[in-house]
Amino acid sequence: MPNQPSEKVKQIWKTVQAVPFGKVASYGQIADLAGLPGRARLVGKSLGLAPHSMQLPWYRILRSCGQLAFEKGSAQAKKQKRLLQQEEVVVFNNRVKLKDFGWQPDLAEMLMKLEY
DNA sequence: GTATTGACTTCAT
DNA sequence: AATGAAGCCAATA
Repeated sequence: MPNQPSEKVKQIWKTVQAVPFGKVASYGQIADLAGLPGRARLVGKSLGLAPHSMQLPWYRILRSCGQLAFEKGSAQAKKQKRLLQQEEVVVFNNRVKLKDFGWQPDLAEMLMKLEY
């Protein structure tokens, strides 16, 4: 059998799915919420591993300053921009205003994550 | 065992 | 604003 995703990776996926429509979060933020402080890079890696079949909203995850993780003009960046704007998120010059669209997890979503 | 890599973050120029 | 170094840590080689 090929490699299975680790528990950490699965926890990251679960956390990413908790990001609501029309909001964005940073890699570091996802790592923290997933109970993995300091694993921002692992978050990026995990998103790359995620199969399309699970419809993971990977495009809602940005760098800490609100910039897209991909180089401006790249095919991936364009696709991410399109997907975000599809959710009423404004992307300008490869960036999103975190002040307007940054996700602030509230109690209800924290509980949902702890649920399982 | 060490070395390198990466969809990162922070601090210093 | 832009760029680079250092810190970071799991996965790979």
